[in-house]
Amino acid sequence: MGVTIKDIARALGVTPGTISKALNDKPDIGADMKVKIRAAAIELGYVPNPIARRLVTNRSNTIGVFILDRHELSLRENYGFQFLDGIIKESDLHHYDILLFSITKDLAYQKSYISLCLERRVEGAVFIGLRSDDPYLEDIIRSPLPASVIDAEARGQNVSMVASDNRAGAAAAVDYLWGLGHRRIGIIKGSEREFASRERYEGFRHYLTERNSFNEAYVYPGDFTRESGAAAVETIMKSQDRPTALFAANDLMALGALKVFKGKGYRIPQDISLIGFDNIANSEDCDPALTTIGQNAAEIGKEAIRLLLARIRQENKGKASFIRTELVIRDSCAPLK
Amino acid sequence: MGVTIKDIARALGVTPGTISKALNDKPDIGADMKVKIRAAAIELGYVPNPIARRLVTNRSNTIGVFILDRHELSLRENYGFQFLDGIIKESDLHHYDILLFSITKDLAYQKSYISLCLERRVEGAVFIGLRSDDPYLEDIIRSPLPASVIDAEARGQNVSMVASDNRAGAAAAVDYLWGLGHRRIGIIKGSEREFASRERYEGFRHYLTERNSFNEAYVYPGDFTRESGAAAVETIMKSQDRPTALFAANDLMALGALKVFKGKGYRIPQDISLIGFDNIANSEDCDPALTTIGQNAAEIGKEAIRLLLARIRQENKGKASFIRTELVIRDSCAPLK
DNA sequence: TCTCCTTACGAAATCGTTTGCGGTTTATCT
DNA sequence: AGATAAACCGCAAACGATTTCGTAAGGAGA
Repeated sequence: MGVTIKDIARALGVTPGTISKALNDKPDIGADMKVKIRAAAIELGYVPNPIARRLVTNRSNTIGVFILDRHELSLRENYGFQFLDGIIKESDLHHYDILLFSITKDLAYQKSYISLCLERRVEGAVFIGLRSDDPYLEDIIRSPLPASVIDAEARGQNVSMVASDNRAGAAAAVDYLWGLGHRRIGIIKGSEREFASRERYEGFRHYLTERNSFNEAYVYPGDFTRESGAAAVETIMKSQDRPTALFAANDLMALGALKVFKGKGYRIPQDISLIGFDNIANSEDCDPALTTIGQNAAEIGKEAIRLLLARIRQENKGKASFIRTELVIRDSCAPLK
Repeated sequence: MGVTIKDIARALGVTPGTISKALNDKPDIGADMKVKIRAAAIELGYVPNPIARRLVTNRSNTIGVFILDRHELSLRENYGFQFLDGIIKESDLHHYDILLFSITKDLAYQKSYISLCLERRVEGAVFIGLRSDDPYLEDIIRSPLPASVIDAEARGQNVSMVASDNRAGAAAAVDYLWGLGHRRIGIIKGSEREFASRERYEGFRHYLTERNSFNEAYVYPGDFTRESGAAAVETIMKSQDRPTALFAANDLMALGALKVFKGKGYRIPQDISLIGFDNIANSEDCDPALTTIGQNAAEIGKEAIRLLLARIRQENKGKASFIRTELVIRDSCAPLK
């Protein structure tokens, strides 16, 4: 079971080396011999053994994908699967295999991700869901292994980072509000520890500052959870001189805020406009449907692979790449009356 | 770069074979020699090369996971990622690696999934998103390669199927409605071609038939899309003697239905109770929040791996396993007045 | 003391490919 | 025509582990 290169060699009366070269289209095999060998290969049902090839070439043609879930990140509400989709497709294009790792805190890995990579002999790694306080982050940055980090900050010789253009996205969100006539625009921030959160805030702040409309009083703390979105609304309600529009740094907080607003009899968007960020599934069916900034997750995954492969081929250093976002307009924002 | 078994052998003045046996804890190596070798191994920073091992043992210790997306199935609304999560964790437990394949129709694979498996030398495969009309379904069933199919019907010597207990889940949904006093209960069916759809219908029908309350007039066709859910409502509205409660065979249709109901000024659950199936993310934030049947997707993934590994070890034949569902009560159902 | 068995390790083949080198044959140039 | 250069293919050594078989040393039993 399993016809090898030797079987073909025997059948044709040539040596295994010749078969290998012919099948790999090396220059030092005659054209007619090549066709003969290829014919025999499919005739015999030959399927190459990647294991053997990898052993001798010392290249695994495999990249490791880490899905980190150390912090109970809800799998339902993030982009994991879409990242993965882009990753797979792009890898496939370049004939790389994907080896999947999932690290959860209950698995309590002792080993650094990098040593897992070394064991499996992957040529590079991409990280999804990495947090800035991950104990192995430094490992990744300093390691000689090429890596791509998705949606987190990580800079180094061998590590590239890919994320949405959070600044531009946030600016687009505010700009949409601005275009509707809003001038008193608030923000529910995410945690300072999250890269995406900082960037979104920066995009927001910069846009309004340039227009002399940034008001410190309108920035409300949050941490990307529903609860913090809800809590922000409570403080907003208490204040006088409320903002007329609100940018939540992610959809989850927007959803939390929305619920409280509705519970208090506030109408969205008549009484206040609300815009989110992420375009998670949930934002589609809430009432009113949430206007938000959509990320192109599949594209992020693809770009992560592109940068990684380039690094593997020594064509670049670690880079940062930011992917366009998209304004998706639904029903939670209205023109200022 | 890369210390091998030979390096340890040289350092200790023994042969590579001895090192291998000691590291694998074979019986024919002396105890003291073993500790010496193990010490040297970590001393030198030895990390075994799985490629070489696989070549000689002829076992890849890898299972292939196929994510099929030939039919534009929305990645956002299904359980893909949670399946995957269970799959990875269970595989990890048994020290199997996961090789990921993604088949989309635009990639237009010519090769059968099985030949991809043969090429990569995986020991088994699990399929997510397989449809009954997949051109390679027969291939999978007849192939000697052990396989697990998630959420689809596939029976054979070497293939196991794992899905939610759709019948029991549907029955639980109706039972909940029944317990609220409803007797005129309708269903928006899914497509006859989908296994889950048939099972859910069967569970529904059986429950009501046993109580002499099944009414053919209350079954409305659908195909698991929002649109079909919306369309069903249109016909419901036209009829007299409407059902007082409605079971949508999946959440997407329930969401479609919900929207139309609300658009027509119908109040849920005051005017009609609505229950879905799947507990997708979207069902959480719609208004009213959708009562539904939740699937334990991670558990399905794990079970798929368990059955697969057992089959690989020749411990079972192809089996079918159905995982418990869970009623998640939210706000879209009310007692019959 | 001699034989037999056990224990512990070495020797060597093997897994399926790849690849540099060397040697023939055939075509090309002066 | 002679020499040089391609073109083409065989040879054999790798790659890093595993595993079977063989054998030397040592202990037990008679």
